[in-house]
Amino acid sequence: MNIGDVAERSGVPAKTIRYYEDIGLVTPLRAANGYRSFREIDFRKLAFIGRARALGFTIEDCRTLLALYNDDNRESAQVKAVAEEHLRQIDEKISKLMSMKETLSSLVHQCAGDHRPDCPILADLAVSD
Amino acid sequence: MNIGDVAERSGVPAKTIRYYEDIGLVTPLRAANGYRSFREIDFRKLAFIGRARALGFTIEDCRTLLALYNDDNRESAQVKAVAEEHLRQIDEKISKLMSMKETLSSLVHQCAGDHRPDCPILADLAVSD
DNA sequence: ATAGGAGTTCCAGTGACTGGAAGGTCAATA
DNA sequence: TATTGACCTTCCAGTCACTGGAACTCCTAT
Repeated sequence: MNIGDVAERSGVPAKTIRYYEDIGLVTPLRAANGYRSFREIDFRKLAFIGRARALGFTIEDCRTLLALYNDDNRESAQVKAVAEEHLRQIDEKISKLMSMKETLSSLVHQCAGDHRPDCPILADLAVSD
Repeated sequence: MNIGDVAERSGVPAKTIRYYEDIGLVTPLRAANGYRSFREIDFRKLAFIGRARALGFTIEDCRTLLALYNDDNRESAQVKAVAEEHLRQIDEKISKLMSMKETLSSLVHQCAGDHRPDCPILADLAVSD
């Protein structure tokens, strides 16, 4: 498979796949003409990474998860630990965003949004305690 | 005020303040010894930016909001539009994170997390449709 | 005189791509 | 056979908003 095929099949953009090769995440073969030549296993790896990334795992997490996937002696506890840590970080991000959202939407509701200059949003930002 | 004072008062790290000067967000004066010399107005600007950043506004948003703040002819509708657009983006991020969280936490619950290698998390990531 | 805690500039790195330029390769068509 | 156009290659730069560190100067107190 050329990079275009594997990009389409895996949903990972060609440009991203080249980047993944750069950082050593995938190592496709090379054809005589210099084109990258992807085996089925490369495709599966990319699809795996694509799904992990879609769940928000970092590239380093992907490395870890791939290593665990290929490790016959892994313990599911190791995988679970990675996932749980990631979940914690997701929760953190969510609560930060929710608190921003609350503050901001309350300000937005207070703002008339008309032609006059008076604006509680700006007023709030300008408060120098 | 030197940079350290204004950093402490505004809560914006000195390093970040220098960066803000680089990109033209603040323009403190300079003392004879080359030190940055912050006026009260510089401090207030930095505090404004700090609060806007804490609400997740981008640097470009901060520029816009500062311009509006200093514009006597602004209409609150302009400010509200910026805030509402930002709010939309926050909502988008939240729902992305929530959907990740749901998928991931369901997988985590299915995973025994013991010494055995069988792991539904890895199994899910490895599915090649 | 010296020590330390400020401040200064400049360069490089972060994460995970993404865009674009300049060029080589391949398959199909005129 | 020439050419078009789609695909591939490498390399460099940019994104966003900082952050770390090195090498240096400056100020204040002892």
